[in-house]
Amino acid sequence: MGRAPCCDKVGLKKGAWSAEEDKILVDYIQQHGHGNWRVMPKRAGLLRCGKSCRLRWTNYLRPDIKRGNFTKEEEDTIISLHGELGNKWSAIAGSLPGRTDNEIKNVWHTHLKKRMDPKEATRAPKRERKRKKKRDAKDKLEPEQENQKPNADAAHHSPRCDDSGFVEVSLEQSYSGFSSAATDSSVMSGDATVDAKDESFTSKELKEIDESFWLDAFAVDGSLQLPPAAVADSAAFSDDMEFWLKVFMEADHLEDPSQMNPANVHLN
DNA sequence: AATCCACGCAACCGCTTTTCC
DNA sequence: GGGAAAAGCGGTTGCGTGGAT
Repeated sequence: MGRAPCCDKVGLKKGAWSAEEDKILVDYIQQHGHGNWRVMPKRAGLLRCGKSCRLRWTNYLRPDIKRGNFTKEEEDTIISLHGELGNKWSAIAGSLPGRTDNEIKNVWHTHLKKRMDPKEATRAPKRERKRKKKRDAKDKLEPEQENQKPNADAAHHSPRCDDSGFVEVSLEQSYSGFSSAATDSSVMSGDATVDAKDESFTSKELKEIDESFWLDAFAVDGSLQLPPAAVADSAAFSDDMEFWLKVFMEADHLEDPSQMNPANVHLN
């Protein structure tokens, strides 16, 4: 059946999301829910297609996303389920709370597939060479167009949070309770260490933001008390999202998810 | 120090499925 | 029941990063 294009291609932005766009998207969904994805970006004031917004939300901004390396157990689960289900990434993701189908798919293609079939390890470089050849050919073909390409640094603007950018939040808390814990870490970083309007920060800076964010957030209110271990070794605990989950679970305000801003957390 | 190469991951594309009217 | 729109899914690509040369 015929179908309309997913969005008006004209004038819509593509590529990496800026911190400001993330903030707009998260703020809007917090307040209104996403509702109709196609209409949502217009209402939110985003120059993105609904599909892109949905993907950004489900794969990156959702509060219940668990970030960081996959555990051995998770990898085993993926391998086992892949054996049963094949490339049904969303089905596999359903058995791994906090993991997205996209993430699982990436992990499979980059790690697990090679582990399962060593031949893949030798096949991959060939594929890479093919891709590079293609790129080179394209470069030669359109050198002048290359000069007009948007700044390659644009990709830096996607606030990759790596292992520490988001606190893991339970599914029960859902996005309705996602007022600021996760958003603040990268999306709303303007409040802490980075002006969201300033898109010129580098990846290195972003990483530093990730690592220092929670400390900064806690530092906002002098009355806050950090656990001794946290004070002793900020680098260590910034990598440990379980730690932060525990912090939140123990927080006085947990009953009211809207209070999940770390700056509002008062530890016992 | 410069360049090359492979890796990892976010995002896009196009197709399929589901939902709505 | 049929068509259109919306949502979901899986494959693929683009690009930054870091290690190797």
